[in-house]
Amino acid sequence: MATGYNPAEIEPRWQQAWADAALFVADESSPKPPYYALHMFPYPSGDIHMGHVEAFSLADAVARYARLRGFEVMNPIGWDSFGLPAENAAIQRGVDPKAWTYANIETHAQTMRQLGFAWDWSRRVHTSDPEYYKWTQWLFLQLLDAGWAYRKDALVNWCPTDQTVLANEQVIDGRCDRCDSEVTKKSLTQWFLAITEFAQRLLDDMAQLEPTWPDRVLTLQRNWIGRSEGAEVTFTVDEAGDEVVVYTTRPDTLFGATFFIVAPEHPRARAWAERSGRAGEFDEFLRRVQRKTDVERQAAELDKEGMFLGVHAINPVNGERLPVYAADYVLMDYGTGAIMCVPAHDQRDLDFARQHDLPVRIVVQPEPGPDDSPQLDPATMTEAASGDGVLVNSPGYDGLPWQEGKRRITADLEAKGLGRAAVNYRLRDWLVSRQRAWGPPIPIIYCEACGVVPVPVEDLPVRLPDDMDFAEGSGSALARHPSFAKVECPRCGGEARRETDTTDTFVDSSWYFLRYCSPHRDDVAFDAEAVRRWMPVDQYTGGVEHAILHLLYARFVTKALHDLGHLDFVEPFTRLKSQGMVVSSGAKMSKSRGNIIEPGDVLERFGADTLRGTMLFAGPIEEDIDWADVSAAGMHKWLTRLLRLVADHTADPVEAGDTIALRTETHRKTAAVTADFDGYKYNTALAKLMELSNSVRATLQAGGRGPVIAEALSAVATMLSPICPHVAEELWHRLGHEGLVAATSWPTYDEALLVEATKRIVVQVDGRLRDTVVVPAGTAQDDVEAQGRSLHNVQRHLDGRDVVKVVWVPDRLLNFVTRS
RNA sequence: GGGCGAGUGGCGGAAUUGGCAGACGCGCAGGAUUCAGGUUCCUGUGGCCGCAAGGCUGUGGGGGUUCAAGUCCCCCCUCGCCCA
Repeated sequence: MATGYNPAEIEPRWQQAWADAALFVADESSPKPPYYALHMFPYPSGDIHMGHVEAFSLADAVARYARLRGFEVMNPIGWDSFGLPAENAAIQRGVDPKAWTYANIETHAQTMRQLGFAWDWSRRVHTSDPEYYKWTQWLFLQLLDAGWAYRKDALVNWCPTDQTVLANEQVIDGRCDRCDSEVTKKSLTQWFLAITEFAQRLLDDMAQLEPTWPDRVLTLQRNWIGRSEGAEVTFTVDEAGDEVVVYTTRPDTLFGATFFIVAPEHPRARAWAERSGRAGEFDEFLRRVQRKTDVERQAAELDKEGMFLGVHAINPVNGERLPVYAADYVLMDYGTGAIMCVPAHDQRDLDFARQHDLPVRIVVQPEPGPDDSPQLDPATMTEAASGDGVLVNSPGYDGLPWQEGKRRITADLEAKGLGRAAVNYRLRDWLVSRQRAWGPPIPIIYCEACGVVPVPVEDLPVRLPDDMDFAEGSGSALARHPSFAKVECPRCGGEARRETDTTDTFVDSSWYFLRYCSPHRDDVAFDAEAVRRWMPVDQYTGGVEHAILHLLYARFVTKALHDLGHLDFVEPFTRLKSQGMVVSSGAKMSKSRGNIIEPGDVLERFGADTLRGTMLFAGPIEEDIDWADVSAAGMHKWLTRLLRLVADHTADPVEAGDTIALRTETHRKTAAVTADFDGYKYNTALAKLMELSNSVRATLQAGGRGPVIAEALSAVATMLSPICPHVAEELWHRLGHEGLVAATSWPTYDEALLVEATKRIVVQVDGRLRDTVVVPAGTAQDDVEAQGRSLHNVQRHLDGRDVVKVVWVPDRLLNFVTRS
C-alpha cells in the first residue's frame, strides 16, 4: 500500500469514485430530509481565480457537511453567462461571444473538476442557453402582465464606454461598476421593473432574515431602500398659479423656509423663467448643469450653482412668498424634483443661502447643552442645526419638541388639504433595458396599429441571432442586425418591429435558484413540486459585494412570483453567509492591476486539498484573505503528516500502551469541531483537527497503539472530508474502511467522555497567577484552598499579608485577595 | 457630518463571553537525520531582567468599574465599509 502523498495520483482517482457512485446527484425521491446548498454562480470571464476557489471551498464544505449529517443535499452548479465581457471581446477582438463564453465555461468546469467540488453536474444551467433565457423572458412577461414591468421616458445613467444604460445600483461613486467610466445622463425610453412597489415588504420581511443573515448585509439593504417618513406639502407659485408638491422629511421646519428650489429639469422651470424674461439665461444654465454627473451635483463640498427663476412660491403655513430658484443639487428623480429650503436646518440649503445671500431663520432651537452652549446666530452660523430641539418662530407651534411639531404641522396641513404625511424611499424602480446584444432579448413587439404587444408565450424564446456583426458601428449589434427586428404583429398580423434591447443580466440571476430545482423542464420555468421540495434555499453563500444588487433583486422577484401564485414563500434564502475577498498584497485583484492569482500553480504543486484547506484555514470566512499572508506549504505539510500517521498506525496496529487520554480527546474534539462546523468556523475546526493529529503523534511516540489510534484518525478523516475530501478518502481507505468517507456519517461522540474527571485550578494571589493545582472535578473550596495555600510560590506571595477574601470559582479558579 | 465594523507577537489569527492572553499555523532560531536539501523529526519563540527558580510588563492611547478586563463603561486616535 502507498504511504506517500501524491495529489496528482489520488485526486483523479477519488473524483472518479465519487462520479461512479453518483454520490452528488440530488435524489428527488430520497427519504432523507432535503437540504439546498447554493452558492452564487460564477460569471465565466477567463479562468477561475483565488476568489472563486475560496467561495467554492466554503460552499462545498457546507454541502458535504450537510450530507454527512444525513441530509439529501442539492448542491448545483451553473454559469451566469450573459454579460458585457463577452460582448467586449467580440467587439475588440472579433471573437464570437457565444464561442468565447462557452469556451470559458469549459475552462471553469475543468478547473472545478480538478478541485473536486461535490456538485450535482446534472443540474448545470447556463443563463445564455435559449432553454434558460426562454424562461427569463417568461418572467419578464409575467411581471408585465401584473403591471410590474413598464416603459417610460427617463433620464437614465449612461455609460459612454459600454454604450448602455445602467441601473442606479450599477453606478458606484458616479462611475460604471463594470468599466469605471464616468456615468452621464441621457433621456431614453426604457423598461423598468416596479421594485419600489415592494420597498416596504423588502424592509418588513427582513425581520425573518434577522437571525440568519449577516447584519452587515441587512444594514446595507436597509440603507439602500432608504425609507424616510415626512410629508408632501403643496406650494403655489404666485405669479403662475401652478401648484408644486415638495417632499420633506422635516415638515416641522416649514416656518424656517426662506426660499424654494426646483431641479433644473423640472417640467415647469423653463416656463417660469420665460414668464420673467429669463429663458435665454435658463437654457444656458440647464446646458451647463447637465454636463455634470449626479455626484458632482450633489457633492457637499462643491459650490451650489443656482439661478433665480423670477417667480415666488407661497408657503402654505404662513403665506410667505419664497423666491424660486433652479439649482443643480436638486435632482428630478428624487422625491418630486422640488424642495422647500430651510437653511438654518439643512447644510446644503445653508451653503446655498450663503452663496446667494438669502435669509436664515432658526425654527428649531437645540436643547441647551450641559455647558451653556452658545446660542445659534442666524447671521453667522456656518453649520446647519439638524439635531434635536424645540420649535421657535413657528406661530402656533412654539415650544413643541420637533417630533411633535412634525406631527401637528403635518396634521394641520392635511386638514386644510395642503399636504399629507408621506413615506419616501431612496430605492428607484429597476431599469432593466440594456442596449447590448449578449443578453436575453426583451420579448416585446411594437406594432403601429396595436402598440406594445408582448411576444406570446408559445413563441418564446425570442432567440438571439447567430450572425450578429459586432465589428462595425456603434451601439448594439442586435439593433443593427438586418432581420432580427422585422416581425409580424402577433395580434393584427401587420408589419411590426421587435424590441432590440436585452434585459439586465441581473434579471437572469434573480431566479436561477428556482431553475436549479427542475433544470430540464421545457414546459415550465420551474416545477412546482420540485420547488416545494427544495426551496427556500437552506444555505446561500457568496461574496458580500452582492449584498445589495443581486440579493435585493432576487428577493424582489421571489415576492413578485409569490404574489402571482407561483411560489408559496416570500424569501428565497433562509440563511446567508458572505465570504470576504481574496486580495493580493493589500490590493483587490483585478485584470487592470495585473495581480490576479490563478490556482494553477498551487494546484500543480500541492493539489486541490491543500488549496482548499489553505483558503479555509486562513481566517474567519467573512474576512478578506491576503494571499501574500498565507502559506499553502503549511497545509500541504500537515496533510502529508496525516498520511504518515495512518501509515505508522497500520504498520503496527496491535493494541499497546496508554491510549485513554487520546480516546477522551477524540470525543471532545469531535464535539468542538461539530460546533465549529455549525458556526462556519472552519479555521478553528482545522486547528482542532491539527491538535488532535498532534496528540495522535504524541501517543504513538509514547508507545500507544491500537483501536484508539484508528478511532482518532478516522474521526479526523471524516471531519476533514468536507474541506479536503481527497486526502480524507485516502486516509479513510488506508485505515481499512470500506466505502467512501463522503458517503459515511459525521462522527458521534460519547457525552460521558466530554466530562473532565480532573480540573486544573488556577491559583491567584491578588489576581495574579502564582500556580495551579490539579484536583478531581467538583472538589470543594476548602480542599482546594488548603492545597493552594501550601503551594510554595503561593506561600511566598502570601507571606506577611492578611488574606481578606478568597474568590472561588468552582472547578476553575481560586484567588486570595490580600489588600483591603 | 451620521451609521456600522475593526485595531491582539515578525505574520494570518485563537481565546466557554468577565476567570491561565497569544490555541493552531506561518516565519524565525538552535539541534538531530540526510551525500545533499526548498526533506523529515525534535526543541525554543510577545517584550524586558535573570544561569535558573522566578519576577516585571503586555491585547491602538487615556481614564473607570471589578477580587479579576482583550472582553463591560466613558473619552480619544487610526483604518475599513456604507449613507449623506
